Parts: sequence; structure tokens; C-alpha cells
Amino acid sequence: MTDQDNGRVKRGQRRGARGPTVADVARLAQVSPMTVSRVVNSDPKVHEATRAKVEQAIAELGYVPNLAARSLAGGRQCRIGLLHSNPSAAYLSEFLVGSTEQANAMGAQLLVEHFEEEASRDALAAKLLSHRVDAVLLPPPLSDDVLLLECINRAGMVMAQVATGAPSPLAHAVTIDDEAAAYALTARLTGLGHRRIGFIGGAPNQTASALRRNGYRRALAEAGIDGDRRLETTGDFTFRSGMECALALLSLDEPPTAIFASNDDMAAATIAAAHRMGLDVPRQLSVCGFDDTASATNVWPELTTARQPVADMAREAVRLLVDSVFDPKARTPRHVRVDFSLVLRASDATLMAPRAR
Amino acid sequence: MTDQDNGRVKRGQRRGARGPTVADVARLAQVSPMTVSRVVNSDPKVHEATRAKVEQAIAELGYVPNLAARSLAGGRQCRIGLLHSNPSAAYLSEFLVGSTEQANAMGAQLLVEHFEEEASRDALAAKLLSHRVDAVLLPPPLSDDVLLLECINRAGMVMAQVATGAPSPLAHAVTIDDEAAAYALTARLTGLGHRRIGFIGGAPNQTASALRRNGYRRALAEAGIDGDRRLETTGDFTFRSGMECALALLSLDEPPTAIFASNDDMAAATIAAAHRMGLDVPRQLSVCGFDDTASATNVWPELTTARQPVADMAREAVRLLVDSVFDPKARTPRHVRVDFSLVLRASDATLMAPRAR
DNA sequence: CTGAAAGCGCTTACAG
DNA sequence: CTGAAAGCGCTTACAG
Repeated sequence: MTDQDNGRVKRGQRRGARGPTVADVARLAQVSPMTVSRVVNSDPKVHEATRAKVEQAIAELGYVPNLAARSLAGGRQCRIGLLHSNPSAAYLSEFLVGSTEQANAMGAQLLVEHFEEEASRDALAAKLLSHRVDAVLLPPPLSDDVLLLECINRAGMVMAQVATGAPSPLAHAVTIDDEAAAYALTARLTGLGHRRIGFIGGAPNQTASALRRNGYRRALAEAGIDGDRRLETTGDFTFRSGMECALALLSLDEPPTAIFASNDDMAAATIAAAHRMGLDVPRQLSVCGFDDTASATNVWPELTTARQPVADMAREAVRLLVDSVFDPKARTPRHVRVDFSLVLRASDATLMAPRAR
Repeated sequence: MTDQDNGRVKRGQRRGARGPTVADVARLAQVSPMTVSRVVNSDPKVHEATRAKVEQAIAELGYVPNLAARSLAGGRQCRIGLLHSNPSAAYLSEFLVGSTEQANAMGAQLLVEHFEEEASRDALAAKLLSHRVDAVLLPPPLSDDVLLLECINRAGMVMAQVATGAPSPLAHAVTIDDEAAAYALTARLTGLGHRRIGFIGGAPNQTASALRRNGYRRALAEAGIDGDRRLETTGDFTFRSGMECALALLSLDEPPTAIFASNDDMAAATIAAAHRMGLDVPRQLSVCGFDDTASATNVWPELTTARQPVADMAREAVRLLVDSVFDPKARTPRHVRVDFSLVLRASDATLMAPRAR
């Protein structure tokens, strides 16, 4: 029986019941609202017996805390701005699912904002501040925009860079070991007998691009293969750039028998280029991608690639940000490295006899 | 000068300044907090002069309403559950961007939830209720799950179906005219001189699939072409299914000279199948897709397709839901139809002389 | 058209 | 370990 049931409507009184409150739970458990609050917030200083009583009352009433009241009273609101420019749709999709889930789970609000590279960084920072944003989440390529990092830092917001090759001292960072993943993939190709392995690099303004190139070079060196710079090309992570690089590589006098592309979209383009030139993949050309986004399975043959757990990385980054906003001690930049894994599919194969041309 | 500046800290008093409040604005504008609230909520019954004064004070202080306080006081909270199963990543990405933006703009909270088709619908509804979800947003294929619609309706939540071919009387719906779009695309192919046009249908459990097939058939009929059922295949919107259907079509005794696939992923697979069989696109085979997701430009040649404004549709659906939650009168199911457009790229061409086989 | 009062549901800061 | 009081910033429901 709640107070609202008496039917009298006084001045300033609100309409309508809105589900059980701490007061309802407190009444049922015969404790004070304060104690209910402590149980809900897992304060360790509550007697086990008291906690049990309260938890039962919570279960009985189906009590769920009102987030609005909580953040108003606690003075703690956490709004995270997710800035994105133009990563591949497959990447963004995974990233959004992970970050949205985690933000909801932690009671944070997520503001998704598109940021054009031509736009003013100061104007962006001002806009974020006016939206009361406390923390900023940066997927690539924005995670590598140093000017942007400095600008947001000056405005006093916490940041998390995801998938950067150069963690900043101004921000949290969540990455995989790009060098090691590229090394592992290239080593697989050398293990299959390939000696002429083409490389399609990512956008030069993304720091992870250089790390992947380093991994490629190290694998070749360790296999005793002299690096041939003509086999190294540079794209920008788009399908179109991958197509151009692949056509260039396949038109060399001594074309590669395998190509490692720095992301799946460019690897998909490489397969398309091979088909366009009448080459069979993987019989006449082995291809590897990177990321294991949806693009990896939206081609034929399906791509062998390195899996980057994008959704998990986004979740971890949100966790770091929310903790930082609520606890100043957690503001010290942390660098979390998550594991990658190799996903072997159908786009690579043992080197066959030299192909007819 | 705010009250907090006097430095005294009384019992129960909070720490820290948190930006200007209605009280601050009211003081500066020399009106009551109530009037500030009215201006912020654009109540038409405020004198123009009063409004101007208040607006100037707001600008001067950089006042931004506290959403938590607003929803606590107003008693109006709007939590929208976005349920997704396994649409293509490109589709989901656009959908998430649109719905997140709109939800934030309208002060609603978005909960993203993955729903496996094997999972229990009742358990899902219970979970949504326990999360205090008021409204449910359903992208395809869930927008066509009638049992799910009924289940959520029984639980008392409002719903919006996006891109369904069968708007339910229980829900809002935002669609394009699938039949007309498929008709337009097919008519383009007949206009280019094609007479044998293959069709790759979408998943049979999605109602839009049948509409697209109807559009295809109508265009053929109007061009005076006898429908040949062997040219009609059925996929499930995945790349893999598109590959199978395309290979089947291209292996017919009298193969088609053009293929219309019911989404971009299947059209991309059709191009891959053509290349696999040594056919040039579009010289020897014209291909059209549907949706204009990122997949349309992540193939070579780029796809001619029908653009479905996914992000806008998601925004519109969120708008309908939020309005319904806040205003019971707006609960009457509405069906909003948005425009599609044809995007002509490089995957289709005029019919050439019969190809050599 | 404008305002004074009360309350939304929770937590902070104390006091025991 | 537990509780009574006050307040978070806004809006509802009135009264003028």
C-alpha cells in the first residue's frame, strides 16, 4: 500500500504511480530508505542479515532504481560523446553495439556525434561541453588525431582512444598488438611457401598502419626474405584504394603470389582485382585481411584474417571512461591491450607451381 | 553570484558547483523559475518581452537544462529498447547512428538488445519490462515477427516496425514502397534492353521480400516479357545465399543477361559469382542491388541500387515512439512511408550482342 | 500571462 | 552498521 493509494490529491502532487521506490522497499524490509540505497549500491558495511531482508523485498516488489533520481541526487551524471568520422560501416556497427550496451549497463548516456575532418576542433569541443559531455570515446581514425586530443583535453574532458598505434599520455587507450597480429598473418603466408608477398598498407595518418607494416616486414626478415619495396603499397582502408593497390601489385613484372591487406575491405578489393585479372583466389593468389569485420565473410572466397574484438574493445573503453568520470583517482590514463586471434578461412593456400601468365 | 558561493556547508548540503540552474537564470532575468521553465519548454503563453529577457539570460549563463532533473520532476522517462537479430552490419550501422542521434535529441534512452530467434519471446518481454522499457524499436527481420509483436503488445509497450512489408495494427511502421522500388529497378533493366532478367529474392520470412518480387514481376509484365519461373530464386539476404542463387542462375541453359538481387550483399555475391565464372560485369551481366548500404560501393564495379534511407527511417521511428510514450493520444498506430531513390552506378549496362559461351 | 508551493526518487553529509 | 534531514534541478498543479 503506497501513499498514493489514499486518493487525495494535494497541491503540487503528481499523477500516476511509477513503480516501487526505495521507500516502498524500505517499508517492506522494515529498514530506512538509506539502507536500501546502501544495498543497491553494494556498500560493504551493511549487515548480511539486513542485506538479505532488503534484497528479498527488492525481488518481491520488482524494484529497479530510477536512474534520473539517482544521477540528480548523486550529482553524478556521465555523458559520453562518441565521435566518429568515416570508419567502415562494418567496423562502426560492431563498435556501436559494444559501446551502447556498456553505456546502458553502467548508467551512462551515449551521444553519437559525426565529426567531419574539415570541421573545427574547437567548435566541436564547445559543442560537446554545451551538451554536458564528460568523456569522449574515439574510434579510429579520430583516435589518432593529436590536435583533437589536445583540444578535448584542454576542455577538461576525459578520453579513450580505441585501436590507436600511439596511446597518448592524455587519454586511456584500448588496443590490440597490431604489430604482432600482422606478423602472425605474414608468417602464416611465408609458412605456406610464399616468398613474394605484397603488402597493402592502411591510411598513413592512422598510427596502426605503420605497426602492421612493421609486423609484415619482421615476418619477411625472419623468413630470410629480402624485402622488396615495390611490393609495399599504401591505401587508405577503403575498398577503392585496395583495388588500386592490388591492381598495381598484380601488374608488376614479378607479381606477388600472396597479398596481405591491412584491413578486410582492402582485402575484399584485392580479391575483386584478382578476379578482374582472371586470377583464381587462392589457387593463383593468396589474400589475407585484417579486423574480421563483416566484410571478411561477404566475399568469395571468405577471408583469412586477424580478428580484432571491436565490440569488446568499445565496451572496455566505455568502462574506463565511466570509471574516470565517477572516480577522479581513475583518471590516470590506462592502456588496456586485448588479445587478437587468427581466423583461418579460404582465401589463402600453399604456394603452387609458378602460375602461367 | 550563486548561493553556493557563500561557502557555508549545512547538513545535507551538496558539494561542488554544477553549472547554472533555472534559479540562476530566473534571478538574472528577474522572473520566477517557473517562467524560465516555460521558456525552455517553448510554452506559447509567455510574453514576447519576457521570453526575450529569459533567453538572453540563458545565453549569458550558458544554461543547459539538467535532463535528470527534468525527467524526474516531469515523471516522464522514455526508454526505448532497440532489438536486433542479424541484419547485415552495413544496415545495422546506419540504423544505430540514426536511432541513437534521434533518441539523444529527444531525451530518450536507448537500450540496445540482441535477440536470438531461438530465444523465448516471453522472457524477452519480461526482461524489457524489468529494464523499464516503454517502447520497442524493431528493424528487420524482427519487424516481421508477428508473435514478437503480439507478445510485446500484451506487455503494454509501444512498438515501431521499420522496413516491414506488413504494417501491423499493433505498431507504428516506417517503410519505403518496396514494390515500387523493385519495379523501378527492374524497369531500368528492361529499358536497357534486357529480356532475361534473373531475380534473387530475400528471406521468405521478411514481408518486404514478396513486395520486391511483385515489383520485379510487374515490370516484366509491363515490358511484355513472359515470366520464366526458373529465373526466380530465393535467398535469405546473406552474401552466401546470393552466391548460391547467382551460380544457379548463371548455370541455366539459357542464363539471364541481368540479375536483380533483393539486397546489396546478395548483389555483391552475384558479381563475385560472375567473376568466378569468368563473366564481365556489366558487359556480360548487368547486376542491381537494393538498399544502398556500404556494400554497394565495396564491390567492383559499384552497384546500381535503390537507396533506402535507413538512418532517416530509424530517426522517424524513434520520433513516433517518443511521441507515443509522452502523449497517449499519439499511440494510435501510424504508418509513415518515406521516399526511395534510384542510385545509378556501374554494375548495369545496355544489353550487348549475345555473349559467347 | 506569471508565480509560490510541493514533490519527483534518490543520495550526501552528518550523527549516532 | 544504521537512520533522520536536507537537497539535487526541474515540473506539476494550482491560484491568481
